[in-house]
Amino acid sequence: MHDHEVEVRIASKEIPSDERIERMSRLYKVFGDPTRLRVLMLLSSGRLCVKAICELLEMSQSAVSHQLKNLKDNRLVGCERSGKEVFYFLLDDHVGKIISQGREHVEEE
Amino acid sequence: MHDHEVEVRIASKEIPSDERIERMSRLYKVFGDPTRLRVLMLLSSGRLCVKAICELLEMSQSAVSHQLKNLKDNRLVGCERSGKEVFYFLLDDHVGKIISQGREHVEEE
DNA sequence: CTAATATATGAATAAATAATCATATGAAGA
DNA sequence: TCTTCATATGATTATTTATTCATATATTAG
Repeated sequence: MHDHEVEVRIASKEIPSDERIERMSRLYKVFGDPTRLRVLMLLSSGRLCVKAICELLEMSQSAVSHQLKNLKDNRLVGCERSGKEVFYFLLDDHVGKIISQGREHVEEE
Repeated sequence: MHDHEVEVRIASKEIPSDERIERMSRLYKVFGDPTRLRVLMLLSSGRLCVKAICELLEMSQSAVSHQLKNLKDNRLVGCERSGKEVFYFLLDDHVGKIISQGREHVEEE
């Protein structure tokens, strides 16, 4: 028996299921794009309509809408129509926490 | 003046610099791949050599080494040679925290 | 109803990326 | 030295993905 086999057994106790890993990495992937991250940060200060987000990020309406769809599909944001506008808002409390953790990490360097 | 312009000013207070956003999203992107996430989880239980990681993940040595390089380039893991083997270990305290936050989010569904 | 404004969305494209294959490097033992 | 085991790495390929463009849908004003 070799050293690494011992360690394999020790480590393997803690590995989450494939499906859970899939979900987690999908979540992180959402945060892994600068545009989506910026959107999430904007929305952490309050709800915004699409046009406002476009102006703040200086990005095309189409690009922003596509990313908002991604965020919505991943259940990180919700939206509500009000007249011609559609307002987006954060859905999950963890979003803010995850962002601050990442921010801390980045500060450290 | 329209509603969204008001909200723009409110929200824009909190937007981090482009460079910081870039860094943060790059960090999340690392977590956004199932293989890398698995590796990080394994290493959170202790240091492992490459071969052990390959066996635990049932993945080719090449694929694992490429991802380890990614993790090392992003300063999330360090490594140390010991004879023929190279042992990898987590570098950053935040890694564990970020993972548990993501795990919590996923549990909720 | 028509025009104007806000948003959504499908198709196309360019860029990023994860795995594989082949091969190189490095250490240890015969 | 020659071989073997462990790891690293460049090139290639298939897939994913972010943006753009064109267009569709929805709401309100006139």
